[in-house]
Amino acid sequence: MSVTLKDISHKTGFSVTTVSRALNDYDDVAAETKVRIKEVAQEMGYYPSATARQLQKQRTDTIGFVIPTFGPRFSDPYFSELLAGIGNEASEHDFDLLVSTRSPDEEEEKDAYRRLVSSRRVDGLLVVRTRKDDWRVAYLAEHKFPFVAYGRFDMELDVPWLDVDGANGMEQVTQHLIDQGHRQIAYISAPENLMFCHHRMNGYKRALEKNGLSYTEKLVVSGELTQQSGHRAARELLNLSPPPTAIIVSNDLMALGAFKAAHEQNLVIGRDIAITGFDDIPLAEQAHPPLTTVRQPIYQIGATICRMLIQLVRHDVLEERQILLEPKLVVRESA
Amino acid sequence: MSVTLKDISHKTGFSVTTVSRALNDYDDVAAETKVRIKEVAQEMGYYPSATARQLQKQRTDTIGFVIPTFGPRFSDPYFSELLAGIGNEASEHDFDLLVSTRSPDEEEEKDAYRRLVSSRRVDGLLVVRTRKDDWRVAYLAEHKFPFVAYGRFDMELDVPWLDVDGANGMEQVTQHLIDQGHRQIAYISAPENLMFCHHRMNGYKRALEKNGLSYTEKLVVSGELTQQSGHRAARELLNLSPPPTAIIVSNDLMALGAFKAAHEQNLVIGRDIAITGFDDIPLAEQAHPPLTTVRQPIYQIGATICRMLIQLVRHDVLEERQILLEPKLVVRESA
DNA sequence: CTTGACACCCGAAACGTTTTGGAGTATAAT
DNA sequence: ATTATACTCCAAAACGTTTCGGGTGTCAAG
Repeated sequence: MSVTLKDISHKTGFSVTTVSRALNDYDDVAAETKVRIKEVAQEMGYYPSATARQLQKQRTDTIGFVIPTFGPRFSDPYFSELLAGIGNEASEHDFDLLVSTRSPDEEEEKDAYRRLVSSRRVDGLLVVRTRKDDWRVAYLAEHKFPFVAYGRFDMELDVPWLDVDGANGMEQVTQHLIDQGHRQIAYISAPENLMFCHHRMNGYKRALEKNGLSYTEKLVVSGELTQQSGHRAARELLNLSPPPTAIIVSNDLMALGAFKAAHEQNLVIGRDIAITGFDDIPLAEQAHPPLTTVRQPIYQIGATICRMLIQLVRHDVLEERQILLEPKLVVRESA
Repeated sequence: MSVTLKDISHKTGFSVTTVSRALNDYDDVAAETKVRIKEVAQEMGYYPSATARQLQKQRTDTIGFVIPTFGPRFSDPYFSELLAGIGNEASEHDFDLLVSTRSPDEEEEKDAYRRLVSSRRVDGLLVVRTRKDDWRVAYLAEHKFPFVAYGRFDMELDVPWLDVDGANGMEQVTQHLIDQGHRQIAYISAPENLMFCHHRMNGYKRALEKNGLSYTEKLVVSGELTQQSGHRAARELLNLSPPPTAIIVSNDLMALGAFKAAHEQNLVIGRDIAITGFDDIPLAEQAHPPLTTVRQPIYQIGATICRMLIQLVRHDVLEERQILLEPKLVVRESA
């Protein structure tokens, strides 16, 4: 089918060994024969077989990424940006990227991890959106499989991770609202089992406390991170009496859903009601009105965790094994 | 390092051959020894090496997908939904998915294709958003590399593709606006070099013509498919005098950008100005007001092209080699 | 007793690389 | 003339599977 070292060997009369070494620029092959071999390789259209190389080298130069998808209409701009960051960084280092899309916490997801790990199809894995008691990190750590996590976790483990300080971010945004005079500040939280849910929530609570405001159960509802559930949650909050004057939402997508709920009640966002998000996806800036939010540099984060992982599998030294980024409040017109 | 057939062979006393055949349920190995071997394999934690298998079988059970990304803040919900469709279908058939993210038409993108093809790292490729004189399809066709295209192309080639009938979709939406009494109908087009740009544009023109309306150059501007460029383009259109009463936008993301432009001029969308999109991403329904658009079943399309490709590389018969889907107008409140 | 059929097993080759550990041949140094 | 020293080259093994083409032993039929 396609051209192999053996073919070049036949054509040139040199052994397979020499051909291989010539093409890899070993210095124990004569300059002249190097040239000759490279010529022939070129003209025959030789390209090494990735598989054969992988088998021999016992590494794949590939990293894996299992994307947690929610339902069949999964469409989260957050993930495409993260993916772009990861993908571009990977190709920078001549690594390939294997992705699976699985619903979180289903048996299927476990299968995906098991398969990737046991079949040694990838050299390392990226784990995103860490969860409480995350079996993924437990599993990978137990099998000593190289991975980097985006998000912290609730076990004692010396594995590399990167996270954004959600508590700090939420505290900033809450403080901002308080400074603007808001007192009835509602909160749309994330699924309980996600680690970042708690961090962010804590930031919210901390700001309330620092300002002598009390935490009110009723003002807190939980959503599934999608626009729809943000819409639902916000509607619920707006039907309270008295309704909150501000709603802090734990991601941008839900915040945009909350926009819809406010619009439906003919509230002018930024005047009648303040709404804030978290992430700063590109849509946030383009929303109407532009969304006040907390900026995570998603693309950069993707690139960074990818780089960390590659360093890890290459046994390079990691500059930093654990990174906690401080997010930045981006004040726009919605609050 | 990890357990191989040889290890099991040593432990059980059977040859590597027999172990392999036992694990693969060949019927020329005694039921009893099968059980024994499987037991041992289980307890030793054996899992076949993907690489070794690939080398021997001369196939990777992997398909490739190069995502055209635009700039560092690439975040298109359209692609995450497509990816979910592709990914889930692939895993359904026990295929892996290798993705690269590259800016379209740059040398890097070519490298990615060349690498994937020549190194035989994947069995087939998915090509999306076909372009005029698309070197990707030319290249793959020339090298007889299996692929399926999402979108048609301007060369005579008998390769499998799937497309949505953009002309029809645009005709529907244009007709809808005309039926509502609009006469000044502007159009925000897509980049010239994309195939779908022309199809959709043709639908627009066709509807105008059928209704005796003339095509006006001034009413047509072009955008880059992002929200920002939709915003820019719409602003331009709204500054015309007289401004159009309706704007047809060639994808949803830009339509949402157009929303912003309308809002800025304090126009009530759906009353003062009609705006329509194309794609029906989940955001469309959640926008304010909900966006009238043309529905492409993106997730389904991802799944379908993936299935077609897998059938292709497996040399199964394709039920249909070319599929043209008729999109459906989804009337909501923005028009 | 021979022959065939069947059930079970295995060695060797193959997939396409890289790596290991020399071998052979000039050239330079002694 | 001998030894050392580069400089080139290569055969064989290895990576972990699957597949090809048998081999052996048992049992029933002729």
